[in-house]
Amino acid sequence: MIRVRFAPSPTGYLHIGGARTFIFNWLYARHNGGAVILRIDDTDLERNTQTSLDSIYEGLEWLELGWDEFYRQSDRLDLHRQAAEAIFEKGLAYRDFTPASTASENPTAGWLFNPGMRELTREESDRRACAGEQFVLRFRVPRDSRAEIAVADLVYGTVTKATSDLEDFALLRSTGMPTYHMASCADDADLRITHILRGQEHLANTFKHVLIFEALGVEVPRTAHLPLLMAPDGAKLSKRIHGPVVSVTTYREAGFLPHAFVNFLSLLGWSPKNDQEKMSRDELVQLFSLEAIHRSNATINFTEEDPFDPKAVWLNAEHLRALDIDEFARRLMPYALQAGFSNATPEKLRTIAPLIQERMRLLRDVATVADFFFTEPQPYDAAELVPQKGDMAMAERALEKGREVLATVPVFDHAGLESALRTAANEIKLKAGQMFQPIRVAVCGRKNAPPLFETLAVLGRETVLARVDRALGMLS
RNA sequence: GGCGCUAUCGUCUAACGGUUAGGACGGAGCCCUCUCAAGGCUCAAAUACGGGUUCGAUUCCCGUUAGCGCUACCA
Repeated sequence: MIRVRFAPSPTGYLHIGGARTFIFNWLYARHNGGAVILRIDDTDLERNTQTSLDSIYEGLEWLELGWDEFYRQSDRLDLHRQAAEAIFEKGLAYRDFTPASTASENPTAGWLFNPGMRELTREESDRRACAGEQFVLRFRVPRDSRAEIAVADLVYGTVTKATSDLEDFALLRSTGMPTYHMASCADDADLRITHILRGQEHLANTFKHVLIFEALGVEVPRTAHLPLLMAPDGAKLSKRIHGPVVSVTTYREAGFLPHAFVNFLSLLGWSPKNDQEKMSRDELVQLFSLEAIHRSNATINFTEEDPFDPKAVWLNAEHLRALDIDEFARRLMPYALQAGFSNATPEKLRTIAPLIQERMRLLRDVATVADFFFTEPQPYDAAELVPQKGDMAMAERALEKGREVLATVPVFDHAGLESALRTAANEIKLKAGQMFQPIRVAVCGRKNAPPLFETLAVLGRETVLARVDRALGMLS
């Protein structure tokens, strides 16, 4: 049984790199019928925040992928300490009584261990510990018995590290709290994690982890490190320097469909190798494989003005169009309300939905694409009413004739409106487009709008006539 | 600095050692059309550099360069 875990630290909101790691884990588990474990790695008391935890939940839930088990490391500290203790008892770790160095004085290139501490006898070590002296527990890297540590990564292949380049890393801090390495490995072992999919920044840590797992006497989980997501400025994606543009909630608020977002992220560092771009969740699960994951970082395209990668937006538009119309209308609702269309109802959205579905890229576009269905048209210049190759007089003629037809057409629907309006255009010797444009602007407040007859039908005779009258008023 | 990883159009990516180096986004243009979209077609756009190995290298090897990561009692 394959068991994977996603283990974020609650030290900032969930960003797209974290989301992608989660997605890859989820995809791998689902592809193989395995389990997804969400584990909050919150052993860094100083940096943890509740808002961050909330943001991670919120972001993950929005993805609509789900997980099977949930843990918090802070609930499992005893386990971590016991594991560290066991390693110490085996003589594979030692107490280091050297006072913590101040962060600034850390230019110790090539530092491997603090002098004198590795060789402390057990008696001496116990004596000082009993006397209440503070210490950090360090792993005793086996530099004499072993030349190198090898990791057979599922993505990067076999990578090795000389033990002479590996420092005696900490297991327990002087506060007694486990370090990330200790907590992570103890939990992975206890939760019987079989595969670790995580960012490539951890590749170098894996050597330490292998040592810990071996010391614990458990099977070492297989690792698959994921190439990193980079910002356009070349830096690793960071919440701190790139801000909310990399936050998952930013995507949600803009109106990305969760599965479109998942689709986009899945294509960063992985590809199905068959030129397929738009994929449903099931297709992704079906196609996903570790072998197809790349080793080079992927740059995500965004700017401060436009936080979204154009491909993500395009993919979202594709998924939006593919949505069942009722589903589409339903997804629209919160964004319509957010746009201030307080008169938006599910029924009304359902009638508008077909008119705007292929004209939207993000759900929030409903605000700019469908405004005139809910409110009076945006103020526009009378000149806008002038049709192609026409003048004010033509606009007026078209509107007057149009008003007459709109007031009298027996059936106010697509078919009835189209034939009546086309006939009318003929009668006053206007091209169809010249007839339609002034009406469109009068009704929508702009030239760019959904097809005219459907729009009129949805708006209804009364509203349409009122708006045409207002336009007429502007011309006289 | 040390150690590790990586390198194909602007971006995401494809290519048993043999292809006119393919696709997608974005860009430009054309078509369709009541506007806008959507759709269709076309164009521009890449193998970082230098050495090998080979009949033949985007692909394998070495070096250079560049980028990234790790080098904490952060994760």
